[in-house]
Amino acid sequence: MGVKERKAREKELLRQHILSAARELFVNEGYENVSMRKVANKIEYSPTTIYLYFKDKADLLDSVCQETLLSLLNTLEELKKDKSDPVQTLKKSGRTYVEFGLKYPQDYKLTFVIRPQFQKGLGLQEGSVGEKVFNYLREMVAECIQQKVLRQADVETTGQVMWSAVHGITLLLIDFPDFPWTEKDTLIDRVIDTTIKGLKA
Amino acid sequence: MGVKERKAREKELLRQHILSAARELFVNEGYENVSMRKVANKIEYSPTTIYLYFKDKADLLDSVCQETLLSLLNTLEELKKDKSDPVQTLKKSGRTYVEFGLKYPQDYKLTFVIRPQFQKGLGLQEGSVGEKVFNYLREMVAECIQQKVLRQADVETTGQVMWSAVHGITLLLIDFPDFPWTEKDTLIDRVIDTTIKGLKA
DNA sequence: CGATATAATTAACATTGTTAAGTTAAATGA
DNA sequence: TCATTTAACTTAACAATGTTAATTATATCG
Repeated sequence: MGVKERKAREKELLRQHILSAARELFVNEGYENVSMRKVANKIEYSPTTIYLYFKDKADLLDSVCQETLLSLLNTLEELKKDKSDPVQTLKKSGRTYVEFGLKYPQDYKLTFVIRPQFQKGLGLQEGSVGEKVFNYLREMVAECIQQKVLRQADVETTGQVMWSAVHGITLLLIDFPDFPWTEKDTLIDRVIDTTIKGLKA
Repeated sequence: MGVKERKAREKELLRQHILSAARELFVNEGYENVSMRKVANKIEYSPTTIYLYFKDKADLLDSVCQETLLSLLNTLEELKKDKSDPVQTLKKSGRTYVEFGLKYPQDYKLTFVIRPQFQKGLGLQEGSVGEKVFNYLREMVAECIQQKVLRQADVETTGQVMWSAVHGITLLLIDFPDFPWTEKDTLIDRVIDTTIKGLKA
């Protein structure tokens, strides 16, 4: 009697299908330029079908962002394996964070800027993926402080300074693509290096 | 023959009226939740009248943001008068920038986050207020470099690193009010001090 | 087959930004 | 003073949006 299971599997499949279609459109055309009808057209279903799988457009976006954040977390976790040079790992983490934001600019903005505006308090909740990402940063920073390469200061504050730096440069590069930035990669490195240098003992 | 002048004055008056109605609605309800009809209702004109004064909704937003930028610029220009200690002035400028953002969080987000999303291709244009704000930062930084208290590096890059830092902490504090930040004022100072220390010679 | 549950669709609603056409009022020139 | 030009504003309409309610198709089970 695996009919129920098969149906559940099929349902999950379509859910994923919708999700990946939505992601592609959001990333390429921007959230506000993507209509539910566009998503529906892409998967060749009627618009209302989406509502059988997601509460509304915001929920659809939410699910897309969760996925992307999870992928960010996984990417970062990879770096943690290398325990040779904690400062180098912290730097690499910063770069990875920024690059992630630039790779999925829409997702990044929606997750870290737009969503908090409408879901007050739900920004970084207990057990949320977002919290896990910050926990990762905490660990990295703590390691550096413990090895005395960073100033003996509050781990929290140090982590928040770090987050602030990468968040800032990421958003600026996303939002002002026509600003006369100095060479992008150099700038990102400079931001991270400057911050870490400023945090050093 | 002052009739033309009077009419121009009246026209400017209505423009300002629209502008302040739009700002109030944008700030209180969020840009995408404000329709042209809502703005029109507030000033008791027909929706299409707005289009006689502003090209479209994005242009309306743009004008609101121009005003915000001007007010930020004026606040900053005040600090420039004190020429005693350039690094101290740079620090103070950073603080003032962040405080401005926290004092008018919605206006700040509209200007530096929402507007770029809807007004594509606004590289800080020649003579724009936005350009003037960044020019202010340029001057501050250049002075510090010239006096050799900051590293002999590209003024542009240094300024951009500085901007990135204050922008980052401002937005984080606005968007995640429930995050367990360490004491706000301390954190802001730490961000600015860390950045400047990292930029020092 | 017929009944039932589930999946998907069609049609519709209220709003949205925006344009084109129409209307009113004021200023101008004889 | 009176017709005409010009400016300011409104009405009506369009296509597109997110979303809901009602309806039809489809597959499963007794």
